[in-house]
Amino acid sequence: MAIQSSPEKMLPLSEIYKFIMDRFPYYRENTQRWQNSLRHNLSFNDCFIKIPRRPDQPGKGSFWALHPSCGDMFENGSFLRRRKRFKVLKSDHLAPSKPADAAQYLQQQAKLRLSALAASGTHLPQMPTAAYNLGGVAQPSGFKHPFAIENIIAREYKMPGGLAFSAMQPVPAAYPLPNQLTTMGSSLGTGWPHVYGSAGMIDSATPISMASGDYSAYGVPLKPLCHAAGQTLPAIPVPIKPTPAAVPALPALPAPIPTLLSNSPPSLSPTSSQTATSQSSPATPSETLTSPASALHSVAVH
DNA sequence: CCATGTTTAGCAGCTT
DNA sequence: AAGCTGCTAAACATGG
Repeated sequence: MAIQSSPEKMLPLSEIYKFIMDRFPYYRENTQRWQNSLRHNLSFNDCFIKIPRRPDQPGKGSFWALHPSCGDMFENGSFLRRRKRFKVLKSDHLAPSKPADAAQYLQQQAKLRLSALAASGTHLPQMPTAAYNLGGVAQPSGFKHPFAIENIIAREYKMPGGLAFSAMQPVPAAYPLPNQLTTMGSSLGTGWPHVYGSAGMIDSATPISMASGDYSAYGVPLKPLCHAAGQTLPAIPVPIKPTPAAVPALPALPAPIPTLLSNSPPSLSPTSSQTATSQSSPATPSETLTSPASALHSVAVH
C-alpha cells in the first residue's frame, strides 16, 4: 500500500513505517515487532526490490519498490493474501530485473507520469513524500468501492449486507481506488501495470464501471476487482480471522483498528473474505487489537 | 550508535 | 497429512 501510494512508486523504509503508523494507529505501538517483520518481508520477498538512492538523495537505506512482475500476485485485489508466491523468474524479460535498471525504469515512468499529469492539467502532488494524501483528498470519481481504503477506515462502515461496524480513526486515505489504476500501465506496455497503472487516472476520466451485480450480498466482488484489462488493481487490508483476545494496544480508541494488510479482525474490514463468506460474527474490540500479524505480505520460506 | 538489511527458525492457520 | 503462507523473534552484517 505504501509503495503503491507513493508518487514514484518507491519509498524508503522510514517512509513505509510512517505510512503505516499514520494510517493505522495499531502500529504506533510495538514498533519493534512489526518493523522487524516489515524489514524481513521486504528483503525476503522477491516482490519487493531495492532501488539504490541517487547521489542527490542522500540518506540511509535504499528505496523499496514493487517488482515489475508482481502485479498479478494478489487475489481479488486483496492485499491480505497472495494468489501465489511471487518468485522472480529468470525468463522474466518484460521488466527490469536489476535494481539499477528498475530504478531507471521507475524514474523514467515517474517522469512520464508527471509530464502526462502536467499536460492534462491534473493537480500534481504538492509534496512528493507526502503524496499519500494524509490530509485527505477527495477521489476524483464518485465511485466508492466497498473495499476502498477510505471505506474501510471510515469510522462507520455499513456492509452492503447491512452489517455495520465501527472502524478506526477517521484517517483520511487516498489509497488509489480501482478507477485510478486502470489502463495506462498496460498501454505503456510496461509489464508493471499495477505499479504504473495509477498513471491511468491522468487521462482516464472514466472510472471502471462496477455494476452492483458484481458484488455479492456481503460486498465481495463476484468478479475479480483487480483484473480489469488483465491487471491488478489496488487492494485493501483484509482480515482473515479474528485473533485471540488481548489487551487493547490503544484503549482510548473508540473502535477496532484495522491492521494494515492482513489479520485484521473481521469486524474491521468489509473486505474480509471470511466476512464475506463464512465469518458472520464480528470480533470484539479486544480481538481487534491483538494480532499485529499482518501487513507485510511476507513470504516465509521454510 | 542506530537504522537498515539479510537470513534462519519456529509456530499457527489455511489450503490442497 | 503435507505443504504453503504469514508473522514474529533473533542473530548478524552493513553503512550513515
